Amino acid sequence: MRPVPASPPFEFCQYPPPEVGYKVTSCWDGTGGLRVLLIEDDVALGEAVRDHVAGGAHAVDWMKTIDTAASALSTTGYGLVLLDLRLPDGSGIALLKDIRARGITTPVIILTAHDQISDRIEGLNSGADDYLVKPFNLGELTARMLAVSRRYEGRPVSLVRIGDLEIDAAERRVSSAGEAIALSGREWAVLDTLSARPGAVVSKAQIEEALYAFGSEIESNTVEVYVSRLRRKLGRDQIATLRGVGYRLGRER
Amino acid sequence: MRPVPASPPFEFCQYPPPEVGYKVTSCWDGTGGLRVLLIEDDVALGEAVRDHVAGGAHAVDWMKTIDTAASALSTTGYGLVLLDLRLPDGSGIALLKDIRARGITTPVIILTAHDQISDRIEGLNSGADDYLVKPFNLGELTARMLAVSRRYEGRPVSLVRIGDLEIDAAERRVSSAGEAIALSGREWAVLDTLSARPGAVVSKAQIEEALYAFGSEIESNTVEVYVSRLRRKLGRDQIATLRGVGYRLGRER
DNA sequence: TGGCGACTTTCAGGCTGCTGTCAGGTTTCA
DNA sequence: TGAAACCTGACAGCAGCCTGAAAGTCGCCA
Repeated sequence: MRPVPASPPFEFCQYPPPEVGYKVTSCWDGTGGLRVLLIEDDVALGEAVRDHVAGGAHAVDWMKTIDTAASALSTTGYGLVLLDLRLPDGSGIALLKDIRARGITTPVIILTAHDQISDRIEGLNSGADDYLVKPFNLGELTARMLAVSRRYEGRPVSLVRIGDLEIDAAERRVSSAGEAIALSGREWAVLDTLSARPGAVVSKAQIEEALYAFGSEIESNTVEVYVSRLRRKLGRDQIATLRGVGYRLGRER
Repeated sequence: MRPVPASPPFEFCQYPPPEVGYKVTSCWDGTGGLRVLLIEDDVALGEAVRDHVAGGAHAVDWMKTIDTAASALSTTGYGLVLLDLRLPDGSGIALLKDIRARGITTPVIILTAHDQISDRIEGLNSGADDYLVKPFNLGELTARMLAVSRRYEGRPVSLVRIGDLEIDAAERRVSSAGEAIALSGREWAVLDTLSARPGAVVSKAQIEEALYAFGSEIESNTVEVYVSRLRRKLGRDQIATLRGVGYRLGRER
């Protein structure tokens, strides 16, 4: 995997999640390629696909079991999934149905030796975007990957990961260690402000500006109160205080 | 407020363009099927495809020349195009490149006898979404049509499962814990809107847009009422309220 | 054509939980 | 050690939401 730059620009997606906050705005690898998850247990085929796809300047994570693939996908950071149907520890179709049912919309192309028409139809109806039968031509695979992913492009994604905290601004979702957390309007506004520039310190004044219309007179310690409420929900040390300066998302190092 | 007629169902698209007051969410034929443009000069194959696709409750316009197809496409009212590459009066690839250059994004599936890998790659790279080589299975064609069109609509799956709730948009069916649930037209419209992008927050305004003619004045809390009724039928916590923001399918924590 | 039932819309009153404020406590730093 | 900065539990007020009821609308059928 390519090294992760230590500073912005943020517009790429990280997997596995980085320690410090990165803003994820799309499922590209930061250099113009797609970030691809390859789920395949056949070593020879997996190597061929990985080398070809990566050679086309895409970033490929290769996983060989349902189990690891499922946990990787739960973090929704991929632009495309290449899925072998027959895996040693379970069915690819079950995995596909499961991730679709969980609302994960990442495009999926099935790569398989199953060549019955009924298999193809089942695969596509289970939520796959395309279906390629082995043996296939690697050039065609790339063309189909691009065909599928250009449909997926342009969807609004804005995901920020900081430690085990995941903030999806587009979907207005927060989770801590995989657990969804419900926030009120003001709580969300504060968190949203803090996550707008991950890693940066945000002053109380900036948060107040985000919370209230310009010119509003706020005389109390509202920001402190909401930070306190957020900490209670997200975990005490997910928001660091910089005395006299402001707040920052993430644990102090 | 001017209601949309209760039947046929709401999730349709009108072609030619509807009168003011009808919601156009996609290029459906008004009865739940896709509006399909078939561009094919082979009479036997064309008839087979038309009959099969139309038999699957889709509306099919069949054109046999580049010329008529191009003018039909310029009005962009189709949900899907099935394109034969070799036509008597020109190249399907040229037509495809032309409509893409004109910004028409309607999904295109190429149906062709050209089975060289290079042909497939050229077709996909020219803007096609899928590529089926003759002879093909008509069931697979339908599955691919649905896969492509649901992606086009930003609706990655027609079947959504959230917890023990199962919503099949294509079949217009809902079940909770395996038990079928009957919904009225408006109830379905609200649920359909909520399930179009599983996991996303849907504002009251968006739901109202789905229910009522454009420009209608909002005078009451109709959306709240239907959410309340849906909850009574589906289960209290199947729809989460995000105060001041909207609603979302699924339980909130 | 009229009656019927299912569906839709509106309304009002009640309820929930969000919000801003404050006070008293804790932490940090000079 | 004192002052400043920050934290947090509690609470009243209220906006936003929920829901039962009733009136209105529509399609169906005899």
